[in-house]
Amino acid sequence: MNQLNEVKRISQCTVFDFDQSWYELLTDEEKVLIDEHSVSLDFKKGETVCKRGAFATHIYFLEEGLVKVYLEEKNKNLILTLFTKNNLLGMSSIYEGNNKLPYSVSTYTDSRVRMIDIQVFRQLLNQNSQFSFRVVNLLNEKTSQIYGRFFSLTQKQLHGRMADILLCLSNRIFKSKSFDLPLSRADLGDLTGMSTESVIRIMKEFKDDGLIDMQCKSVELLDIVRLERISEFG
Amino acid sequence: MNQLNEVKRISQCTVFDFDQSWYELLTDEEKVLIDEHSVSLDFKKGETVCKRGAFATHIYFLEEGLVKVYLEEKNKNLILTLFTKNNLLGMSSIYEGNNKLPYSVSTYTDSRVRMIDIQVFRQLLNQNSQFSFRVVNLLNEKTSQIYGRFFSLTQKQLHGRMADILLCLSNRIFKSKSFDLPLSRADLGDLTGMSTESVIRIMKEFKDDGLIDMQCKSVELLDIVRLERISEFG
DNA sequence: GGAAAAAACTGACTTGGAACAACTAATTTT
DNA sequence: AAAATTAGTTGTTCCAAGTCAGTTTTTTCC
Repeated sequence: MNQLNEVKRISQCTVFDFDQSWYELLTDEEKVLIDEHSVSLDFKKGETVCKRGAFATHIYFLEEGLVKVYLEEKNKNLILTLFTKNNLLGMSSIYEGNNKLPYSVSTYTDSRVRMIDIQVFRQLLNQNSQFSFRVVNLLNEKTSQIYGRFFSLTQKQLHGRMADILLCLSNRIFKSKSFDLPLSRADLGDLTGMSTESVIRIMKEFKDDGLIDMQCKSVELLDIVRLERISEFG
Repeated sequence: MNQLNEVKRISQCTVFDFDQSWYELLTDEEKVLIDEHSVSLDFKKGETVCKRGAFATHIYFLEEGLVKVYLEEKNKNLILTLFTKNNLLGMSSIYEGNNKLPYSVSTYTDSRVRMIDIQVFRQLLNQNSQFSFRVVNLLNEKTSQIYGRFFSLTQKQLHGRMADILLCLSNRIFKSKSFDLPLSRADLGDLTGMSTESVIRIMKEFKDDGLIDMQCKSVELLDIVRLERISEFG
């Protein structure tokens, strides 16, 4: 039971923060190849790294910063995942038959992104099986997370979802019970699939109930146990 | 615009039906290895192939039939995807650090499943990069689909979701405008994230509006164009 | 073939949460 | 430092969709 709970806890998180290195699995020549076919770009807070539907020409490696991966359509927004530094983005376009980006990416904080030529990346996947295996692992880990999040957003009500996201931010991104949110209430809404107003109301309730402390951008989780219970039953 | 629409249409589908062969990329010795370390089992309609939380000991290759991949918790059920024949299941457990199944699988129709030893599969991924690359493609394709479905279930209302699922079943599984549903209304509910009663009500509305014809298990899509419009604006 | 069980359906009722409007606080901009 | 824009907040209204409680139809299986 406890073990199953752990499976759940991990997979319900929004953030992809799986610190498995792939670079070190490359041979020296392969590393040179990557270096020669990539550039590192700086993005300011709030900038768009890439847009859904565009041709996929690069794999993105987030060297520094925090970004959101999202779908937008009309006025609807859905944040699929957050990525922290040392993660690969844009992998979904690796397959030749699917050469358009299936999502958009933009930054929450100033970020540095290394853009790697997709052909080179493909070549390496094809020739280096250890590397390729590692990438399979990364993708699988991500997929598991998406499943849990899928469950959270479709089966839980607002309170459960808000508890999920707070626990996730605390455990995965900031690795601390108190942190300064780089996201707006509207972003939290996109992340939890609720309206901005609901985000505000529920956070206020949590504050009134002594579950969290909060003033504007700074948040502190006070009662993790109760938050987890809300996440479970919510 | 048309191209973006195509990206959307494909990715919103529930079913994973990506007919890319992986077996033929193996060497003769590798094929023998798979054959020696796998067994093919028959499952009756409605049987459980594997349960979430169990130790992952095999990769499943669906040789024949139709199965659902789902999460269950308390009375909440969420169908993640449907799989038709010639697809690999259980890939998410390939990574050694994640040795528990993140979802359950059960059959809709009589099915035949080849169970492949997971260690052997891992070994092949590690030694055969072409094979491994193909598997990366399969996973990516699946992930894209999940994203679209995620959007559908979290951002659309009931009518849009129902239209999505009907179009998907028609295009992907049965490849025909009319088909006999092997799933119950409750399953359709799990698939679309709505209550059984809502499934019934909306299908009746669709029938009254001349969008579909339906009597119990048999369904025929009459007005694809209008269904697509509902899917888009729903 | 008939009883029992399961699935499909219907209507009445309740409610969670979005939408709207109006207002305040905090940033940018100039 | 004033003006303008954006983000955060609150109260109110309303509808989509779930729940419940019941009936009918279909399937299962002695």
